[in-house]
Amino acid sequence: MADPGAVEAAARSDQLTKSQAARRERAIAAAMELALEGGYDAVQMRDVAQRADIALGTLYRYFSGKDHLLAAALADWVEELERRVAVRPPRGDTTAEQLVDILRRATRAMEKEPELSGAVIRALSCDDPQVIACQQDVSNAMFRIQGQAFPEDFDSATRERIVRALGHVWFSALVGWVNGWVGITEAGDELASAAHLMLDQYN
Amino acid sequence: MADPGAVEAAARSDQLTKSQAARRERAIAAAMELALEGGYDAVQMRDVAQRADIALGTLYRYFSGKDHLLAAALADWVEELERRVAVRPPRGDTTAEQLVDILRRATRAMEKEPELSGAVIRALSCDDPQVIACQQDVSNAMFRIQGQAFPEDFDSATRERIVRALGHVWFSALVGWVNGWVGITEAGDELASAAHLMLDQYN
DNA sequence: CCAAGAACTAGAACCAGTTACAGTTCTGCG
DNA sequence: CGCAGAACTGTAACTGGTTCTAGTTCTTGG
Repeated sequence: MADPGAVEAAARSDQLTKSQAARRERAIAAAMELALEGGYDAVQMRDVAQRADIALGTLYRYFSGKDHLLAAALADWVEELERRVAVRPPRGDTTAEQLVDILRRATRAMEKEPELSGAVIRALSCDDPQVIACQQDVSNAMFRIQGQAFPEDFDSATRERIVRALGHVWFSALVGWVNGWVGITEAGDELASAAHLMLDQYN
Repeated sequence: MADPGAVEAAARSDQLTKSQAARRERAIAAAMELALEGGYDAVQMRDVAQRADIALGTLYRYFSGKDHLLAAALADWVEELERRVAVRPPRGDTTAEQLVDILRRATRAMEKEPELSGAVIRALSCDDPQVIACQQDVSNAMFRIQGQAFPEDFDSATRERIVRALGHVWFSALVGWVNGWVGITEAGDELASAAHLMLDQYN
């Protein structure tokens, strides 16, 4: 176990001791606190280590790098989000509207914290293998979240295609928002527009 | 004119002397050469400067940073691509197929140079204002390229919505590809799938 | 032609991510 | 208990993007 990021890998299979899990949590919490105020650039590894009361080298044993740390934070966040969205059924008369409702709800938390969102989304666009694993987690969570909006009898192959396409639009719109290409309103509108384009024909 | 990137801004309105335009070209060419072999990390500003026979400080007068340099390279590249795609009408019986044909053609060049594509796409996900301007250029070019696939009498509002949605899917699929989330084949398939989802209803 | 000022150059300096290392503490097992 | 090995700590070094500076060269209005 000498590879960087190895501990984080172990975290996926609950192989950590209590104190290790606590360290990991403190690191993620510290990163999110710093990102909350100053975004990506404000998350400095030395600061994270100090704030989490961890040695810098240890931080790198847990996460393969800054992007991995932030991506892990996003993965945690989205899983939390999934739990919260699941408790309330989506509003809306059509599948398209329900889907939009769900996606908007899932995105609301991000809208409230632009700096944090920008930081974690930016970290996601990176080819580090550990980051890709987090990206998969996020992607799977979004897949499950969207699945809740479809009626039981909806053709499952079509559903899968739609969900994947909307996942792309969601991600791209989010990137566009955090990088300032478009406002949050336009981003939401384009997501809704895409959902209607693909789903209104099934009403 | 003391701001970094000011010269690049001037380039947009052809305010450069011959030797300045040449410097800019050499810089972009050097960056592309380096990216071609080793991707994003291999593009080191000191190397670019040396290879382009420009002082490092001058490079920063032309481009606000590494990401801006690479984004400008992408913008040049896509405009070149647009010219090449425009000369030949799209193949395919339906609008969806023609659109897919066009998008695949536009993406083919990128498929051939994964390292370069990864580098420029990665540079695009960045909130530097100068980079955003390049992103707009790219986005507009993609918009025009896609427009060529629609028949004259297609409802223009719907067309706009579809093109925007497909632009998102295209970008996201590309990011997924360059970061290794999906293979190039899946990326192309998902783009085609989305095009059909939105367009087959209009046949 | 001749300043004055903008642009360019070479090189050092600065900063933050990352790595390396020597010493200390924890953990599990015989 | 006692030890071997892994994990952790603190700190220094390394790297590459970015900035700064002093000196030189181009450009241009008078």
